[in-house]
Amino acid sequence: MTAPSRQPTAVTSHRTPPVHTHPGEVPLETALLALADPVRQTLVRELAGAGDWERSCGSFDVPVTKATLSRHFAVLREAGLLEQRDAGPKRLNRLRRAEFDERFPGLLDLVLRHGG
Amino acid sequence: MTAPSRQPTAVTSHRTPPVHTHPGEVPLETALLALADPVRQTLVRELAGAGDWERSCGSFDVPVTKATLSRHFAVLREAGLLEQRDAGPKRLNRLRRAEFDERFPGLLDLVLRHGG
DNA sequence: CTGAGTGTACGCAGATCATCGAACACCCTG
DNA sequence: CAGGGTGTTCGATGATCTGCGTACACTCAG
Repeated sequence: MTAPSRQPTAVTSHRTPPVHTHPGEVPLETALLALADPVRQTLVRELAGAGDWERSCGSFDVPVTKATLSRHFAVLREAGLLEQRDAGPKRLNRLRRAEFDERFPGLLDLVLRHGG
Repeated sequence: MTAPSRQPTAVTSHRTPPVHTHPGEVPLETALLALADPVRQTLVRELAGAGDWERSCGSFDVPVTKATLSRHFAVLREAGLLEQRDAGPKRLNRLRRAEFDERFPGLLDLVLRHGG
């Protein structure tokens, strides 16, 4: 049967579920580097000001193209700061506040306070 | 003999007193970037484990040459983390713990705890 | 003065990072 | 199926950072 013939496209799709890293496994260096970038700081602050799963990736006001934005989200995921979930064509976001805070107490608050 | 004739050498000397930045004027981004580097983390931890003005620049156990080490110290100074004072041929160091802590509460402790 | 010890400045190589445009995959609606 | 909307990946570019060797300035001890 040759089967459903869903030819492997050799290209990772948008629908590949996002790869997450738990804050508990994140090195301090990774966390600091992730939070040092101004664009990512903005993302984190806007995330903190909204409820879980409220904001989609394209809903953030940052002066970069969507390609760059996508990279920033990946960095935040790898730093254990962000959780993402697919909802239709959109990808919804949640700040992993409690989990990250347990791992690096005070760090997230520091970023939220400065420049807020 | 016409004077000692100390010709201006046009090259900044070692003895130029170190340029310091007060923690109160340091942007969060600068602080995070300074503390993200593994070598600088080691320096900060060793500094924290010693008394003020106890350690000279060359007394740190890090796997870099002294030229690179000198650069790292400059970064720490610009981040408001380090104060330096000349004592004879040596340059003594002090971690600006209280001042930095007032500006970024908890950040330094985070670095000292992780990997200590 | 000479020499050893200490630390900085400069210039270069290599690595990493942020950014972009373009191409692509996916979802939903019509 | 066609098309608009959403988000990812790829490749290239420019900037920044770390690292090193070298040269140099300074201090102190002989």
